[in-house]
Amino acid sequence: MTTIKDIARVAGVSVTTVSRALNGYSDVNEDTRKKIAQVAKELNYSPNSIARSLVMKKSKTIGLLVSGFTKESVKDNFIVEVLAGINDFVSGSDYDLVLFNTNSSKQREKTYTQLCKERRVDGVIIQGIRTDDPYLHEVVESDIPCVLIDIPLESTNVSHVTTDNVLGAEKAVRHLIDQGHRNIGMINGHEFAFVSQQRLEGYHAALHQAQIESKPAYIVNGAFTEESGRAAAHGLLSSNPEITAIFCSSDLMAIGAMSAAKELGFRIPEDLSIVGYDDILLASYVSPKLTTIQQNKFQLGYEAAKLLWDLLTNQSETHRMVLETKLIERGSTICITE
Amino acid sequence: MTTIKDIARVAGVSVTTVSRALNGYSDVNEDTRKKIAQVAKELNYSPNSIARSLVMKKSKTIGLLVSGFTKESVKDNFIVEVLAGINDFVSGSDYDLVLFNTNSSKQREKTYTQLCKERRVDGVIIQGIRTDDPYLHEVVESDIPCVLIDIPLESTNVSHVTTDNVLGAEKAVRHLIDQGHRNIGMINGHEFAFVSQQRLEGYHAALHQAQIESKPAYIVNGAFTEESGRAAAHGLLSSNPEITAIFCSSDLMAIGAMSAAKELGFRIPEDLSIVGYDDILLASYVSPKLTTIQQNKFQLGYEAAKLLWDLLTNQSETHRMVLETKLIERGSTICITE
DNA sequence: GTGAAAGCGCTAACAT
DNA sequence: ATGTTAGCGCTTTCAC
Repeated sequence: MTTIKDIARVAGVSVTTVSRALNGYSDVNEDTRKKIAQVAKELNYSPNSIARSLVMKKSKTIGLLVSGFTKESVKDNFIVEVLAGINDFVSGSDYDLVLFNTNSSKQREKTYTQLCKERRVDGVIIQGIRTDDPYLHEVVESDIPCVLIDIPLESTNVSHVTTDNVLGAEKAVRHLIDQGHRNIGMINGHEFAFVSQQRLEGYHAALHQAQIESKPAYIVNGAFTEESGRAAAHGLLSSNPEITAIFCSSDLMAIGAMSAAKELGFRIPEDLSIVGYDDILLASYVSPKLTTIQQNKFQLGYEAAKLLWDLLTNQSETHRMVLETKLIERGSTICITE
Repeated sequence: MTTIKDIARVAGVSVTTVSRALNGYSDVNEDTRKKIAQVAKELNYSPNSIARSLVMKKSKTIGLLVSGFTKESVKDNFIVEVLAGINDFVSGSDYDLVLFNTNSSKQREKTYTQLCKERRVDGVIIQGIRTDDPYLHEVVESDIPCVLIDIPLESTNVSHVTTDNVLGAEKAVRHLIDQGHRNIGMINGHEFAFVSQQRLEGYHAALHQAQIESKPAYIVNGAFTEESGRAAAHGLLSSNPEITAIFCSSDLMAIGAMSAAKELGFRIPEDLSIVGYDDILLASYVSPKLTTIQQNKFQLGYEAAKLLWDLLTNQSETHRMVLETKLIERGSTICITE
């Protein structure tokens, strides 16, 4: 493996000059620069970024803490899209991404912070961490520049990006109300996600605006998964047969709810309207196609990377980015005013 | 940021001893070890993996060269699943994954090898690279330990993992033959994928075994995408109305073919049977559900990581892993023997 | 059992 | 415009 020392020897200059020439400094004679470039090429030189990182105290890497790179969570292409967005921005920069292993029992051995510190990542993007994760605050309180996705925290070196979940849920429920529904159930995600609180708030807000009283019995919690949606819908519909519409906090739960409803003899959308959240790929492939609140997952990732970049280059004018959502009307909802 | 030097000073020992103590060497007095551990904790010490990498000449990182982390390719959850498999194995090791940016124009600036060398990754896993990629051979010929997914190359430090594509395609086509089909078309992937050649071979083999003559006109190339499948099916069915079944080299193309067929007035499976390849998530959500050849994508990734691990730890008994496929019979194929 | 010293490959004052 | 020197934080001979 050639080093700048080798180049220096062959080119008959000092390592300093080689370093400067290779890094494009201006104070190098054009001839020596050429000579050095040529020798570097001949010796098939490749800079050692590790050595550079050590002395510069910058690794030019961004850590990625995504929970859910597991066998089970493939249905939910949320993560991939976010990742694609992150990657898209990062590939235009001189940073590389390093994936940390957050799943499995290893989590107990080393905290995220330890992982980040040891690897000396310059910054970190965190996605899918539960609010009750013991290590969440550790990262936030460390001085590692950090961007959170869907967790509304901010400080000097912590930014976050999220969508307007309150308004999103409001749109969904208002849509149902507009279609004549009055008995509207909600299948929310688990309580350890900030988005759950916000979407619940939106649900209440929409009902309130339409002067519909919200009934606690109409609200039940799932865990964002298809199976939990199925179970939740089963309970909800069995106990409250007067319900004509359900708003679900995730498409996966909505899909689960759809199959539960079908099992119970409901026709969708004739007997029961369902609105999901996310607009995952499957939403437009199930039958009937799912009406849902679309969030731009790719952009979520892209903006997260951008916010981190701002943090890393000290251009942090803003520490927060809230994206808009959009109601996508498909076949799972129907107007019942006759 | 505390260093072992700080610890040494506070604990009243030399850096050597600190290093040895922290790394669990046996020749350290139990008392000094305790003392050092305690000081390290008090000072909130975190080892600098970069410094260690520099001196050890090992970065403990694995490079990931996946093409297709783009906005478009989200439909195809192939990559995620493979990634999940890789991650699953790697999280049990002391390596971290670094994602390289292979998309975009940046590809021209720096070759994969340069990327790998600069970052000093200990090994690399390559997925989704086209056979005509100018840099493919560069990596293989470099001395970086490397595992290829679905590209059958091997050498001292190159392994590969793939599925039995010939047999897989054979199973698919044999299934159609068993159901009474004789005029069987094939929509293959583009020619720059090894799997395309192999699946074509399997197609021919199955026909040959059943003594059915293969007609060049029945074979058309797509590009693995839904849209290309749609276009290919359009052409195939328009020119050869006698075709009663199509084998597609990817589920995405099969899904495209399904919608093209429907547009042309074919009922599936009554008028046309279709078999896909991959068993992606969507396969069981489209209607009718797609009969397909399942490959275990998670395992593909897992085994790739494992093979690389073998390479890195010199336990490379074998440099090749071929996984089996499985025919999943769903609703897009039907028996036409009456 | 512990320490002194060298060095991994690079950058960055500080001369000259 | 170029070289000398020091040092980033760590591991590892080699002495003692």
